[in-house]
Amino acid sequence: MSQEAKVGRVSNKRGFGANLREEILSAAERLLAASGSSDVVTLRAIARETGIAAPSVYPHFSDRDAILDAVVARTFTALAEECRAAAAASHGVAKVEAICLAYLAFARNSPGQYRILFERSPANIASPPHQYAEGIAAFAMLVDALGDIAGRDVPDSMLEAQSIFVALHGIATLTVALPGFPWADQTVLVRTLIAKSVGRPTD
Amino acid sequence: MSQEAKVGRVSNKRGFGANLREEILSAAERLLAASGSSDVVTLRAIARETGIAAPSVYPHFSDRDAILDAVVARTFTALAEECRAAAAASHGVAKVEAICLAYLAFARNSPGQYRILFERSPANIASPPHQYAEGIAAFAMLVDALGDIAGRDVPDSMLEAQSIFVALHGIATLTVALPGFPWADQTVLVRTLIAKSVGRPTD
DNA sequence: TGTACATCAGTGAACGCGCGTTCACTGATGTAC
DNA sequence: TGTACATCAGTGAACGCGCGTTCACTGATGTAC
Repeated sequence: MSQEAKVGRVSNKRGFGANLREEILSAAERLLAASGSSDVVTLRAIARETGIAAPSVYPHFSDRDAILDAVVARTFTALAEECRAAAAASHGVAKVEAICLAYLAFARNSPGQYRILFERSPANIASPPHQYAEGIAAFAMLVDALGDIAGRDVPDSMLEAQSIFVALHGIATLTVALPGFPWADQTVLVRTLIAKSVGRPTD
Repeated sequence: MSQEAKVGRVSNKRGFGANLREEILSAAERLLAASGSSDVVTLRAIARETGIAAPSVYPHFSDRDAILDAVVARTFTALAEECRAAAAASHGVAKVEAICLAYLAFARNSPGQYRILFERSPANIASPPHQYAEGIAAFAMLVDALGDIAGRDVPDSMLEAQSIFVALHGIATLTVALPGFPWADQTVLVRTLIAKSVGRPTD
Protein backbone atom coordinates (compact mmCIF):
# COMPACT_ATOMS: atom_id res chain seq x y z
CA MET A 1 0.00 0.00 0.00
CA SER A 2 2.55 2.60 1.14
CA GLN A 3 6.25 2.12 0.55
CA GLU A 4 7.73 5.29 1.89
CA ALA A 5 6.06 7.89 4.04
CA LYS A 6 2.56 8.33 2.73
CA VAL A 7 2.48 11.01 0.07
CA GLY A 8 0.59 14.15 0.93
CA ARG A 9 0.51 13.83 4.68
CA VAL A 10 0.97 17.16 6.42
CA SER A 11 2.03 17.73 10.01
CA ASN A 12 -0.61 18.37 12.57
CA LYS A 13 -1.05 22.01 13.48
CA ARG A 14 0.64 23.29 16.59
CA GLY A 15 -1.29 22.13 19.62
CA PHE A 16 -2.81 19.16 17.76
CA GLY A 17 0.17 16.84 17.86
CA ALA A 18 -1.85 14.47 20.03
CA ASN A 19 -4.00 13.70 16.99
CA LEU A 20 -1.18 11.55 15.70
CA ARG A 21 -1.90 9.10 18.51
CA GLU A 22 -5.30 8.38 16.99
CA GLU A 23 -3.86 8.17 13.49
CA ILE A 24 -1.34 5.60 14.67
CA LEU A 25 -4.01 3.46 16.31
CA SER A 26 -6.22 3.61 13.23
CA ALA A 27 -3.30 2.58 11.05
CA ALA A 28 -2.58 -0.36 13.34
CA GLU A 29 -6.21 -1.42 13.12
CA ARG A 30 -6.17 -1.17 9.34
CA LEU A 31 -3.12 -3.41 9.22
CA LEU A 32 -4.75 -5.91 11.56
CA ALA A 33 -7.89 -5.91 9.44
CA ALA A 34 -5.90 -6.42 6.25
CA SER A 35 -3.60 -9.14 7.52
CA GLY A 36 -5.46 -10.91 10.27
CA SER A 37 -2.19 -11.48 12.06
CA SER A 38 -0.39 -9.37 14.63
CA ASP A 39 3.06 -10.42 13.41
CA VAL A 40 2.62 -8.14 10.43
CA VAL A 41 1.75 -5.19 12.62
CA THR A 42 5.29 -4.04 13.34
CA LEU A 43 6.13 -0.58 14.58
CA ARG A 44 7.67 0.25 11.23
CA ALA A 45 4.66 -1.06 9.29
CA ILE A 46 2.35 1.03 11.45
CA ALA A 47 4.51 4.09 10.82
CA ARG A 48 4.47 3.46 7.07
CA GLU A 49 0.70 3.02 7.10
CA THR A 50 0.31 6.19 9.15
CA GLY A 51 2.55 8.08 6.75
CA ILE A 52 5.20 9.07 9.28
CA ALA A 53 8.79 8.14 10.07
CA ALA A 54 9.21 5.30 12.56
CA PRO A 55 10.69 7.43 15.38
CA SER A 56 7.65 9.70 15.30
CA VAL A 57 5.74 7.01 17.14
CA TYR A 58 7.75 7.40 20.33
CA PRO A 59 6.34 10.70 21.62
CA HIS A 60 2.95 8.94 21.68
CA PHE A 61 3.74 5.37 22.72
CA SER A 62 6.58 4.09 24.83
CA ASP A 63 7.15 1.09 22.57
CA ARG A 64 5.50 -1.25 20.10
CA ASP A 65 3.77 -3.16 22.87
CA ALA A 66 2.02 -0.04 24.10
CA ILE A 67 0.44 0.45 20.67
CA LEU A 68 -1.00 -3.05 20.66
CA ASP A 69 -2.22 -2.68 24.24
CA ALA A 70 -4.09 0.45 23.19
CA VAL A 71 -5.60 -1.37 20.21
CA VAL A 72 -6.77 -4.14 22.53
CA ALA A 73 -8.44 -1.59 24.77
CA ARG A 74 -10.19 0.08 21.83
CA THR A 75 -11.27 -3.26 20.41
CA PHE A 76 -12.76 -4.45 23.70
CA THR A 77 -14.62 -1.15 23.89
CA ALA A 78 -16.03 -1.59 20.38
CA LEU A 79 -16.98 -5.21 21.08
CA ALA A 80 -18.71 -4.32 24.33
CA GLU A 81 -20.54 -1.50 22.58
CA GLU A 82 -21.98 -3.90 20.00
CA CYS A 83 -23.03 -6.30 22.73
CA ARG A 84 -24.60 -3.51 24.75
CA ALA A 85 -26.62 -2.30 21.78
CA ALA A 86 -27.83 -5.83 21.09
CA ALA A 87 -28.71 -6.40 24.73
CA ALA A 88 -30.73 -3.21 24.94
CA ALA A 89 -32.99 -4.23 22.08
CA SER A 90 -34.49 -7.37 23.56
CA HIS A 91 -35.40 -9.33 26.69
CA GLY A 92 -35.26 -12.81 28.14
CA VAL A 93 -33.80 -15.60 26.06
CA ALA A 94 -33.81 -13.40 22.97
CA LYS A 95 -31.48 -11.00 24.78
CA VAL A 96 -28.95 -13.75 25.40
CA GLU A 97 -29.17 -14.77 21.78
CA ALA A 98 -28.74 -11.18 20.62
CA ILE A 99 -25.61 -10.72 22.69
CA CYS A 100 -24.12 -13.93 21.34
CA LEU A 101 -24.87 -13.03 17.75
CA ALA A 102 -23.46 -9.52 18.21
CA TYR A 103 -20.28 -11.02 19.65
CA LEU A 104 -19.89 -13.38 16.71
CA ALA A 105 -20.71 -10.66 14.18
CA PHE A 106 -17.98 -8.47 15.62
CA ALA A 107 -15.47 -11.31 15.46
CA ARG A 108 -16.53 -12.12 11.90
CA ASN A 109 -16.31 -8.54 10.68
CA SER A 110 -13.06 -7.70 12.49
CA PRO A 111 -11.14 -10.97 12.69
CA GLY A 112 -7.75 -9.31 12.95
CA GLN A 113 -8.75 -7.11 15.85
CA TYR A 114 -10.65 -9.90 17.56
CA ARG A 115 -7.64 -12.17 17.34
CA ILE A 116 -5.27 -10.01 19.35
CA LEU A 117 -7.74 -9.63 22.21
CA PHE A 118 -6.73 -12.95 23.74
CA GLU A 119 -3.35 -13.33 22.09
CA ARG A 120 -1.39 -11.20 24.49
CA SER A 121 -2.10 -12.81 27.81
CA PRO A 122 -1.91 -10.57 30.86
CA ALA A 123 1.19 -11.11 32.93
CA ASN A 124 -0.28 -10.22 36.31
CA ILE A 125 -2.78 -12.88 37.17
CA ALA A 126 -4.82 -11.31 39.91
CA SER A 127 -5.85 -7.89 38.63
CA PRO A 128 -6.54 -7.62 34.91
CA PRO A 129 -4.95 -4.69 33.05
CA HIS A 130 -7.23 -1.76 32.33
CA GLN A 131 -7.61 -2.64 28.66
CA TYR A 132 -9.61 -5.70 29.65
CA ALA A 133 -12.21 -3.69 31.54
CA GLU A 134 -14.74 -3.46 28.71
CA GLY A 135 -14.22 -7.13 27.88
CA ILE A 136 -15.13 -8.00 31.43
CA ALA A 137 -18.15 -5.73 31.11
CA ALA A 138 -19.27 -7.64 28.02
CA PHE A 139 -19.02 -10.91 29.89
CA ALA A 140 -21.02 -9.44 32.75
CA MET A 141 -23.79 -8.58 30.27
CA LEU A 142 -24.03 -12.25 29.43
CA VAL A 143 -24.14 -13.28 33.09
CA ASP A 144 -26.85 -10.71 33.79
CA ALA A 145 -28.92 -11.66 30.77
CA LEU A 146 -28.83 -15.29 31.80
CA GLY A 147 -29.75 -14.40 35.36
CA ASP A 148 -32.71 -12.37 34.18
CA ILE A 149 -34.43 -15.23 32.41
CA ALA A 150 -37.44 -16.12 34.50
CA GLY A 151 -38.89 -19.51 35.32
CA ARG A 152 -35.73 -21.56 35.31
CA ASP A 153 -34.49 -24.30 37.57
CA VAL A 154 -30.71 -23.98 37.04
CA PRO A 155 -29.69 -20.59 38.37
CA ASP A 156 -25.91 -20.86 38.03
CA SER A 157 -25.50 -17.96 35.61
CA MET A 158 -21.74 -17.80 36.03
CA LEU A 159 -21.26 -21.39 34.90
CA GLU A 160 -23.73 -20.96 32.07
CA ALA A 161 -22.06 -17.76 30.93
CA GLN A 162 -18.67 -19.44 30.94
CA SER A 163 -19.87 -22.35 28.87
CA ILE A 164 -21.39 -19.95 26.34
CA PHE A 165 -18.33 -17.69 26.35
CA VAL A 166 -15.89 -20.49 25.62
CA ALA A 167 -18.14 -21.73 22.82
CA LEU A 168 -18.41 -18.25 21.28
CA HIS A 169 -14.65 -17.85 21.39
CA GLY A 170 -14.25 -21.28 19.87
CA ILE A 171 -16.60 -20.39 17.03
CA ALA A 172 -14.94 -17.03 16.48
CA THR A 173 -11.45 -18.50 16.21
CA LEU A 174 -12.10 -21.88 14.61
CA THR A 175 -14.26 -20.64 11.76
CA VAL A 176 -11.31 -18.43 10.79
CA ALA A 177 -8.69 -21.12 11.35
CA LEU A 178 -10.62 -23.90 9.59
CA PRO A 179 -12.66 -22.23 6.87
CA GLY A 180 -13.02 -25.52 5.02
CA PHE A 181 -14.77 -27.25 7.92
CA PRO A 182 -18.49 -27.89 7.32
CA TRP A 183 -19.61 -25.43 9.94
CA ALA A 184 -23.23 -25.20 10.90
CA ASP A 185 -24.86 -21.80 10.55
CA GLN A 186 -23.76 -19.53 13.40
CA THR A 187 -27.31 -18.73 14.41
CA VAL A 188 -28.09 -22.44 14.62
CA LEU A 189 -24.98 -23.02 16.70
CA VAL A 190 -25.85 -20.18 19.04
CA ARG A 191 -29.42 -21.44 19.48
CA THR A 192 -28.07 -24.89 20.24
CA LEU A 193 -25.78 -23.45 22.90
CA ILE A 194 -28.51 -21.38 24.48
CA ALA A 195 -31.14 -24.08 24.30
CA LYS A 196 -28.74 -26.24 26.25
CA SER A 197 -28.15 -23.59 28.87
CA VAL A 198 -31.69 -22.56 29.28
CA GLY A 199 -33.12 -26.02 29.05
CA ARG A 200 -35.78 -25.27 26.45
CA PRO A 201 -36.00 -24.15 22.82
CA THR A 202 -35.39 -20.49 22.18
CA ASP A 203 -38.36 -19.89 19.93
CA MET B 1 19.76 -23.41 27.36
CA SER B 2 22.21 -23.87 24.49
CA GLN B 3 24.14 -20.95 23.06
CA GLU B 4 26.30 -22.59 20.45
CA ALA B 5 25.96 -26.06 19.04
CA LYS B 6 25.08 -28.39 21.90
CA VAL B 7 28.26 -29.72 23.46
CA GLY B 8 28.84 -33.41 23.07
CA ARG B 9 26.59 -34.09 20.12
CA VAL B 10 28.09 -36.58 17.69
CA SER B 11 27.09 -37.07 14.09
CA ASN B 12 24.74 -39.86 13.27
CA LYS B 13 26.39 -42.98 11.93
CA ARG B 14 26.48 -43.48 8.20
CA GLY B 15 23.07 -44.62 7.03
CA PHE B 16 21.34 -43.08 10.05
CA GLY B 17 21.29 -39.47 8.93
CA ALA B 18 17.51 -39.61 8.78
CA ASN B 19 17.50 -39.79 12.60
CA LEU B 20 18.26 -36.09 12.61
CA ARG B 21 14.76 -35.45 11.29
CA GLU B 22 13.31 -36.83 14.52
CA GLU B 23 15.81 -34.93 16.64
CA ILE B 24 14.80 -31.70 14.92
CA LEU B 25 11.11 -32.31 15.51
CA SER B 26 11.71 -33.17 19.16
CA ALA B 27 13.72 -30.00 19.60
CA ALA B 28 10.94 -27.94 18.04
CA GLU B 29 8.45 -29.54 20.41
CA ARG B 30 10.66 -28.83 23.40
CA LEU B 31 10.86 -25.17 22.37
CA LEU B 32 7.09 -25.00 21.93
CA ALA B 33 6.58 -26.60 25.32
CA ALA B 34 9.00 -24.20 26.98
CA SER B 35 7.74 -21.01 25.34
CA GLY B 36 4.10 -21.60 24.52
CA SER B 37 4.51 -19.44 21.45
CA SER B 38 5.50 -20.36 17.92
CA ASP B 39 7.27 -17.04 17.31
CA VAL B 40 10.12 -18.28 19.42
CA VAL B 41 10.44 -21.46 17.43
CA THR B 42 12.68 -20.11 14.69
CA LEU B 43 14.73 -22.32 12.43
CA ARG B 44 17.88 -21.13 14.13
CA ALA B 45 16.47 -21.73 17.61
CA ILE B 46 15.49 -25.25 16.61
CA ALA B 47 18.98 -25.87 15.25
CA ARG B 48 20.55 -24.57 18.48
CA GLU B 49 18.26 -26.76 20.56
CA THR B 50 19.03 -29.77 18.38
CA GLY B 51 22.76 -29.11 18.69
CA ILE B 52 23.44 -28.63 14.99
CA ALA B 53 24.30 -25.78 12.63
CA ALA B 54 21.32 -24.05 11.05
CA PRO B 55 21.99 -25.23 7.47
CA SER B 56 21.94 -28.86 8.63
CA VAL B 57 18.16 -28.59 8.80
CA TYR B 58 17.77 -28.29 5.04
CA PRO B 59 18.50 -31.85 3.97
CA HIS B 60 15.53 -32.86 6.16
CA PHE B 61 13.04 -30.02 5.72
CA SER B 62 12.56 -27.72 2.78
CA ASP B 63 12.10 -24.68 5.00
CA ARG B 64 11.02 -23.52 8.44
CA ASP B 65 7.37 -23.95 7.58
CA ALA B 66 7.83 -27.61 6.76
CA ILE B 67 9.16 -28.23 10.28
CA LEU B 68 6.11 -26.67 11.89
CA ASP B 69 3.79 -28.55 9.54
CA ALA B 70 5.43 -31.78 10.65
CA VAL B 71 5.03 -30.81 14.31
CA VAL B 72 1.34 -30.12 13.69
CA ALA B 73 0.95 -33.58 12.16
CA ARG B 74 2.68 -35.26 15.10
CA THR B 75 0.67 -33.25 17.61
CA PHE B 76 -2.65 -34.14 16.00
CA THR B 77 -1.55 -37.78 16.08
CA ALA B 78 -0.73 -37.59 19.77
CA LEU B 79 -3.98 -35.79 20.55
CA ALA B 80 -6.05 -38.32 18.63
CA GLU B 81 -4.22 -41.14 20.38
CA GLU B 82 -5.18 -39.76 23.80
CA CYS B 83 -8.79 -39.38 22.69
CA ARG B 84 -8.84 -42.88 21.25
CA ALA B 85 -7.53 -44.39 24.47
CA ALA B 86 -10.12 -42.49 26.48
CA ALA B 87 -12.91 -43.52 24.12
CA ALA B 88 -11.99 -47.18 24.30
CA ALA B 89 -12.32 -47.27 28.06
CA SER B 90 -15.98 -46.36 28.38
CA HIS B 91 -19.42 -46.25 26.80
CA GLY B 92 -22.42 -44.03 26.32
CA VAL B 93 -22.37 -40.60 27.88
CA ALA B 94 -19.28 -41.47 29.89
CA LYS B 95 -17.44 -42.06 26.63
CA VAL B 96 -18.25 -38.57 25.39
CA GLU B 97 -17.10 -37.14 28.70
CA ALA B 98 -13.89 -39.18 28.59
CA ILE B 99 -13.05 -37.91 25.11
CA CYS B 100 -13.64 -34.31 26.15
CA LEU B 101 -11.52 -34.62 29.27
CA ALA B 102 -8.72 -36.33 27.34
CA TYR B 103 -8.79 -33.48 24.82
CA LEU B 104 -8.57 -30.86 27.56
CA ALA B 105 -5.87 -32.76 29.41
CA PHE B 106 -3.75 -32.83 26.28
CA ALA B 107 -4.21 -29.11 25.72
CA ARG B 108 -3.41 -28.42 29.38
CA ASN B 109 -0.28 -30.56 29.42
CA SER B 110 1.02 -29.42 26.04
CA PRO B 111 -0.23 -25.87 25.60
CA GLY B 112 2.52 -24.87 23.19
CA GLN B 113 1.92 -27.80 20.86
CA TYR B 114 -1.84 -27.43 21.12
CA ARG B 115 -1.63 -23.79 20.24
CA ILE B 116 -0.03 -24.22 16.83
CA LEU B 117 -2.62 -26.78 15.73
CA PHE B 118 -5.08 -24.09 14.71
CA GLU B 119 -2.68 -21.20 14.35
CA ARG B 120 -1.49 -21.97 10.86
CA SER B 121 -4.70 -22.08 8.92
CA PRO B 122 -4.79 -24.26 5.82
CA ALA B 123 -4.58 -22.31 2.60
CA ASN B 124 -6.57 -24.68 0.42
CA ILE B 125 -10.10 -24.61 1.68
CA ALA B 126 -11.64 -27.70 0.17
CA SER B 127 -9.23 -30.54 0.96
CA PRO B 128 -7.43 -30.33 4.30
CA PRO B 129 -3.65 -30.95 4.29
CA HIS B 130 -2.55 -34.40 5.41
CA GLN B 131 -1.36 -33.16 8.79
CA TYR B 132 -4.98 -32.54 9.77
CA ALA B 133 -6.02 -36.14 9.15
CA GLU B 134 -5.69 -37.31 12.75
CA GLY B 135 -7.41 -34.18 14.00
CA ILE B 136 -10.37 -34.95 11.80
CA ALA B 137 -10.29 -38.50 13.14
CA ALA B 138 -10.49 -37.18 16.69
CA PHE B 139 -13.51 -35.07 15.79
CA ALA B 140 -15.11 -38.12 14.19
CA MET B 141 -14.71 -39.98 17.49
CA LEU B 142 -16.80 -37.31 19.14
CA VAL B 143 -19.49 -37.50 16.46
CA ASP B 144 -19.60 -41.29 16.75
CA ALA B 145 -19.70 -41.30 20.53
CA LEU B 146 -22.61 -38.85 20.49
CA GLY B 147 -24.42 -40.91 17.87
CA ASP B 148 -24.00 -44.06 19.96
CA ILE B 149 -25.85 -42.73 22.97
CA ALA B 150 -29.14 -44.58 23.11
CA GLY B 151 -32.58 -43.25 23.99
CA ARG B 152 -32.24 -39.72 22.76
CA ASP B 153 -34.56 -37.45 20.89
CA VAL B 154 -32.07 -35.11 19.20
CA PRO B 155 -30.07 -37.16 16.73
CA ASP B 156 -28.05 -34.38 15.12
CA SER B 157 -24.64 -35.64 16.22
CA MET B 158 -22.76 -33.36 13.85
CA LEU B 159 -24.28 -30.21 15.32
CA GLU B 160 -23.80 -31.50 18.86
CA ALA B 161 -20.20 -32.43 18.14
CA GLN B 162 -19.51 -28.99 16.71
CA SER B 163 -20.97 -27.23 19.71
CA ILE B 164 -18.85 -29.36 22.03
CA PHE B 165 -15.74 -28.96 19.87
CA VAL B 166 -15.89 -25.17 19.80
CA ALA B 167 -16.40 -25.14 23.56
CA LEU B 168 -13.45 -27.45 24.16
CA HIS B 169 -11.25 -25.28 21.98
CA GLY B 170 -12.48 -22.20 23.79
CA ILE B 171 -11.64 -23.74 27.15
CA ALA B 172 -8.24 -24.92 25.94
CA THR B 173 -7.23 -21.51 24.64
CA LEU B 174 -8.94 -19.14 27.05
CA THR B 175 -7.75 -20.80 30.24
CA VAL B 176 -4.22 -20.22 28.95
CA ALA B 177 -4.90 -16.69 27.71
CA LEU B 178 -6.81 -15.57 30.81
CA PRO B 179 -5.34 -17.49 33.74
CA GLY B 180 -6.71 -14.94 36.19
CA PHE B 181 -10.32 -15.52 35.16
CA PRO B 182 -12.42 -17.37 37.79
CA TRP B 183 -12.76 -20.49 35.69
CA ALA B 184 -15.04 -23.27 36.78
CA ASP B 185 -13.46 -26.70 37.15
CA GLN B 186 -12.92 -28.24 33.72
CA THR B 187 -14.80 -31.39 34.62
CA VAL B 188 -17.76 -29.31 35.71
CA LEU B 189 -17.62 -27.31 32.48
CA VAL B 190 -17.46 -30.47 30.40
CA ARG B 191 -20.39 -32.01 32.24
CA THR B 192 -22.35 -28.84 31.68
CA LEU B 193 -21.63 -28.99 27.97
CA ILE B 194 -22.55 -32.62 27.68
CA ALA B 195 -25.60 -32.41 29.88
CA LYS B 196 -26.80 -29.69 27.57
CA SER B 197 -26.19 -31.75 24.47
CA VAL B 198 -27.58 -34.95 25.76
CA GLY B 199 -30.45 -33.41 27.60
CA ARG B 200 -29.94 -35.10 30.94
CA PRO B 201 -27.36 -35.16 33.75
CA THR B 202 -24.28 -37.26 33.11
CA ASP B 203 -24.24 -39.13 36.40
C1' DT C 1 45.66 -56.82 2.03
C1' DG C 2 46.09 -51.96 0.54
C1' DT C 3 44.41 -47.88 -1.58
C1' DA C 4 41.76 -44.71 -4.41
C1' DC C 5 37.41 -42.96 -4.51
C1' DA C 6 32.47 -41.99 -3.72
C1' DT C 7 29.25 -40.88 -0.51
C1' DC C 8 27.45 -39.40 3.74
C1' DA C 9 26.60 -36.14 7.73
C1' DG C 10 27.18 -32.00 8.81
C1' DT C 11 29.81 -27.09 9.08
C1' DG C 12 31.43 -22.01 8.83
C1' DA C 13 31.07 -17.89 6.68
C1' DA C 14 28.40 -14.93 4.39
C1' DC C 15 24.25 -12.62 2.12
C1' DG C 16 20.43 -9.33 2.44
C1' DC C 17 16.51 -8.15 5.13
C1' DG C 18 13.39 -5.89 8.38
C1' DC C 19 13.13 -5.08 12.95
C1' DG C 20 13.00 -1.81 17.44
C1' DT C 21 15.21 1.89 19.09
C1' DT C 22 18.65 6.04 19.70
C1' DC C 23 20.37 10.31 18.43
C1' DA C 24 21.04 14.81 16.91
C1' DC C 25 18.60 17.47 13.83
C1' DT C 26 15.11 20.74 11.08
C1' DG C 27 11.61 23.63 9.78
C1' DA C 28 7.33 25.79 11.01
C1' DT C 29 4.71 28.43 14.34
C1' DG C 30 3.48 30.98 18.09
C1' DT C 31 5.02 34.53 21.80
C1' DA C 32 7.48 38.06 24.63
C1' DC C 33 9.41 42.38 24.33
C1' DT D 1 5.09 46.81 14.14
C1' DG D 2 9.35 44.04 13.96
C1' DT D 3 12.35 40.52 15.69
C1' DA D 4 14.59 37.20 18.71
C1' DC D 5 13.54 33.13 20.80
C1' DA D 6 11.20 29.01 22.64
C1' DT D 7 8.53 25.29 21.57
C1' DC D 8 6.26 22.04 18.78
C1' DA D 9 5.81 18.18 15.27
C1' DG D 10 8.25 15.35 13.09
C1' DT D 11 12.73 13.53 10.34
C1' DG D 12 17.06 11.01 8.50
C1' DA D 13 20.73 8.31 9.46
C1' DA D 14 22.52 4.98 12.06
C1' DC D 15 23.05 1.13 15.62
C1' DG D 16 23.03 -3.83 16.65
C1' DC D 17 20.29 -7.88 16.28
C1' DG D 18 18.42 -12.30 14.79
C1' DC D 19 16.35 -14.11 11.06
C1' DG D 20 16.02 -17.57 6.71
C1' DT D 21 18.73 -19.14 3.32
C1' DT D 22 22.94 -19.99 0.04
C1' DC D 23 27.34 -21.59 -0.85
C1' DA D 24 31.48 -24.03 -1.01
C1' DC D 25 33.61 -26.88 2.13
C1' DT D 26 35.41 -30.87 5.46
C1' DG D 27 36.18 -34.94 7.72
C1' DA D 28 34.70 -39.59 8.51
C1' DT D 29 33.25 -43.96 6.62
C1' DG D 30 32.24 -47.45 3.64
C1' DT D 31 33.34 -49.84 -1.02
C1' DA D 32 35.33 -51.38 -5.52
C1' DC D 33 39.33 -53.09 -7.35
